[in-house]
Amino acid sequence: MKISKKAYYGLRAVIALGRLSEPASIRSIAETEHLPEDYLEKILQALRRVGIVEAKKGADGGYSLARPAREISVWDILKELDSPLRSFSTPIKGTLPCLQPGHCQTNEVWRILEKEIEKTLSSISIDDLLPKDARQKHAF
Amino acid sequence: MKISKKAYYGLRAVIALGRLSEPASIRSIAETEHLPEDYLEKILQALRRVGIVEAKKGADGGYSLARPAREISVWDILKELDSPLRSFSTPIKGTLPCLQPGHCQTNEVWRILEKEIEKTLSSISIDDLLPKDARQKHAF
DNA sequence: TCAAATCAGACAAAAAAAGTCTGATTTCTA
DNA sequence: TAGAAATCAGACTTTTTTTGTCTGATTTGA
Repeated sequence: MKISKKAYYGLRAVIALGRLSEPASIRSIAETEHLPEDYLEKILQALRRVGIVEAKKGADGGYSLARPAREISVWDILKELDSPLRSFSTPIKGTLPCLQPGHCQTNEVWRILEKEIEKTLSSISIDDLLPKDARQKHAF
Repeated sequence: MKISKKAYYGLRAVIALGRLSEPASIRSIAETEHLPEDYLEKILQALRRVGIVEAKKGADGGYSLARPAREISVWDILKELDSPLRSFSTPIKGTLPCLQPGHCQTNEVWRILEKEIEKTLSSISIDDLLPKDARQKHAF
């Protein structure tokens, strides 16, 4: 139930973009954050496809946040970059579920857990994670 | 951030034991739950080491719960069988943490998430997952 | 004494995650 | 308008983790 490096890198990169007002190139982000450049590229592309960041091509281009940091949650990023909670085999379609004893009970546990994770991570925005004065609501 | 089959199998097995009053052999559990026998053996051994189940050796032996189902939580099982939430590299001991920008903020997010997961899963006991009449507090 | 069970740990196979490489396309600037 | 700097796209490889298997030892009840 661990969090992948992919999601960790992605979150770090988005936080980095949140600190800037100009587009930043993959290379510059990779260097300041010490992340593998080629891998970071794929991560940013994935985040672009879901509208979290936007890219400007060509010389002097780069990535920037597609919307204000306050409107991007940690959940938005993790649900895109991390594998979904449910990974085990679900009952075959068309058959009655829960024939295997315990299957549906565990499913229900995962469902509850998933909801809770979504709720928790949705309540934290990228803006909350940016450096600022200590009187802020969420100060990390 | 998915849950491993190991944890899924383990939870299913413990629920199965919760339904019984007599020790059950690995083989019988594997058969009724349709789980791989050799793998299940290792899982039950791990749960035995942390005192969730107990084993009786020899002919007519088998596994049973080491304490009442009400006193075993889903968290007890998952924290043993699943990988821990934090898997990325932490700052090198002896150096100042948070030199890499964004590192400590993400760490804080994981910490909050971990607490929430623990809280959620600790609130569900194996007894809650056993089949019983619908007026029970937790009825799955 | 034998059969049925757990115990222990090495090993193998499969799947997933992490990372790399190559070449195409776009766009700014000199 | 050519070249440099950037993203885009996707195949590929390597590494790590997970899942599963095998073999042999030990314990215990009938």
